[in-house]
Amino acid sequence: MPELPEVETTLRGIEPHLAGRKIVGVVVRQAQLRWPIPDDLSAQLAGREILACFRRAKYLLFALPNGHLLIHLGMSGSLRLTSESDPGRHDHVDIVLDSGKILRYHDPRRFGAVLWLDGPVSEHRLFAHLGPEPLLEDFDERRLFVLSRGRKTPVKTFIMDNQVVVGVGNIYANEALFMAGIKPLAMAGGVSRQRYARLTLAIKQVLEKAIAEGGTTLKDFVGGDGKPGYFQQQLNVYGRTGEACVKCDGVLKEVKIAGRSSVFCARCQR
DNA sequence: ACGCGGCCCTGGATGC
DNA sequence: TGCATCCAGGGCCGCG
Repeated sequence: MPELPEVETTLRGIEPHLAGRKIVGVVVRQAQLRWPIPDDLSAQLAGREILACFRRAKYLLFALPNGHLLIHLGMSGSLRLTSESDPGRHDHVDIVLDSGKILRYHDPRRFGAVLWLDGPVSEHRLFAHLGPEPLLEDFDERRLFVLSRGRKTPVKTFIMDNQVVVGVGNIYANEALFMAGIKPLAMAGGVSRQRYARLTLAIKQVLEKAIAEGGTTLKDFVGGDGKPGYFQQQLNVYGRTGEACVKCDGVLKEVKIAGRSSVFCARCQR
């Protein structure tokens, strides 16, 4: 379910309840996620204090004295704090805190991950090749321009490449390209530096706005505090195939690019 | 090196 | 109502 704004919303919702708390127990009901949950997870976590919570790309990381707990929400995952001891269907993992609250991982499709990292996060294989965070200054149009030269891949696929920039998922790739007036199928290597400047700004703006709104409401997305996000109503193209373009009133088209739905206005995006 | 398609999995929507 | 088919927010991996 989650794109970067949903992950960030989740982090902000749960962080105040986790930092400084001690983990008193771990319950794994289903270990078969994208990768198996390691057997020693409980031994690594139990009795340890959560020193800090942070995010890198769409990975949530929880710093403990002896390493990091990593959680990825995949396509359908969510994390919430609860006081109810009875788990529901697809509630795969509980992390029980000394406050009496439970951090509960729920993931119907099980594309997510719960892992234990021993060493430095940045050296882990999942992190070693990640591009910059889209909301930080080291993500700029120069990077998009330079890395795209000679690339024939569609610009939409290019900005969804985690080695180029992290955290741009399908929804916001569509939205950012619409905002920037760039056709998703345009060859990445043929997009001008000036247009990459527009696209860079659009990516930052669409993500910042979504975070400010508390994440997109998709299916049953809820933040860590259980409140739904409210961004869905503000999507200009994603999920609006066949409807009218908000800028020119033309009919929005849909194509598949690398297997992902891509919605655009053929008149506004070139 | 690059670009693409497959695949991991469940469930909701759609259609016959 | 029931069953089959398709589709979904991610991202690693292997193939050509």
